[in-house]
Amino acid sequence: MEEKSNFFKNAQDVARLIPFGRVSSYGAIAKYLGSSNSARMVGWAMNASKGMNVPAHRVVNRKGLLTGIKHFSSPTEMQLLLEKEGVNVHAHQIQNFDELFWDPNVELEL
DNA sequence: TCAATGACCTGCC
DNA sequence: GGGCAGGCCATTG
Repeated sequence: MEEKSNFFKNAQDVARLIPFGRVSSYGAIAKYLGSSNSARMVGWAMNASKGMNVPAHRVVNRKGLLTGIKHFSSPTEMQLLLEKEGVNVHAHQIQNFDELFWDPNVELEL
């Protein structure tokens, strides 16, 4: 285990770089890592980041749907955290996802 | 060690 | 335009 996997470490790092009141998607992070088709691994990294200072609640799928909400301690924890940051979430889905969307490829401009 | 799963995305029919 | 299947990489049983 350890942090030998750059993919996991990178995914967690990018998730940690997500600014306040902003959200990102697995595919965007996966693409930033170089593998847009490895979005699933990003979810795994979030799961492994549980317990760390990684705002996994700011990471959602391409549709802005809180797919990983069930993996949280509480099904409302993720939504509450997002609402606390000023993100409008309805039915486990981000409303202004297009505006709140934070793309590491664009913001970080690699 | 092998096989299956998993918080997804893209492409094809 | 909508639905289905495949693929990716790492972890777990």
